[in-house]
Amino acid sequence: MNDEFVHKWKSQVKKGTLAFIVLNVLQGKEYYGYELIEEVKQHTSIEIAEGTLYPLMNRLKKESLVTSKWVEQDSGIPRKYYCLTKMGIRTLKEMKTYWMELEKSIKKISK
Amino acid sequence: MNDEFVHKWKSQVKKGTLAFIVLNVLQGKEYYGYELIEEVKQHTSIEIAEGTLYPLMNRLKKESLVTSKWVEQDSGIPRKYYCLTKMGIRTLKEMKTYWMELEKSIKKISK
DNA sequence: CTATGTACCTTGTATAGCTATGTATTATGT
DNA sequence: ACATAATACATAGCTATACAAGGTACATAG
Repeated sequence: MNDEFVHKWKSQVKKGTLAFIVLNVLQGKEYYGYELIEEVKQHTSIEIAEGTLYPLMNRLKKESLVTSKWVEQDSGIPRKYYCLTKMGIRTLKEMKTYWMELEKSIKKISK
Repeated sequence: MNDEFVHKWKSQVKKGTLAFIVLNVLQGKEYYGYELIEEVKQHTSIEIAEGTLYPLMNRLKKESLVTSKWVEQDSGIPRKYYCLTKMGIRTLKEMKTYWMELEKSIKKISK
């Protein structure tokens, strides 16, 4: 019935959320782009399109929240690994605060 | 320091989230636009700009998730009250399912 | 009679996700 | 040997939406 609406809505919800998710994942260790997508897909129900992730990582880099480095492989295409900066960690902390408030707010109005 | 980034991020997170919030609030009873904004502001930490709400309500109406009716006041400007439709209720249910999964996913990757 | 609060609305701008497309390498299947 | 899939990066164009800024109109308080 209103599948179309719900589908578009989910895409809208991802705006902003994906940056938060990516920064959260990078907290633990460094990841390269393709790996990040796989990691998130397997451990959660969230799918990040490639055309979403790469521009997103460039934005995070421009904002100095992550750094990146190319790592050559013994065989195959080199990988670009991303690493949280100190500013990235600080920013993530602020985002977590907001997210928790948002969660709480929605619980409050939805009950 | 990266206040600017966090500020913009919060605005992005609201995309989609606000539709969810509004539908949730309308579950309980009918509200008119201005009242909706006040209701959400007082009971949560979320601010909805007027320039956001009115176009949003029109979208929800076009999608048949809400209906609206003008109610004359004894004095002052008439109010436009919004009411959830059956489709709105069904759609909200789907949105809640997705939201809870999203919450769970983020908890999982952020620990 | 001016300012504030209520109550509606629209236009323009910036942002970000998605589809489609492209490049290149390696592994797998027939 | 050749096609297909999987890995791994990237970009362009489309679309949707939040927000600032502006506008209209009525009522009340100072």
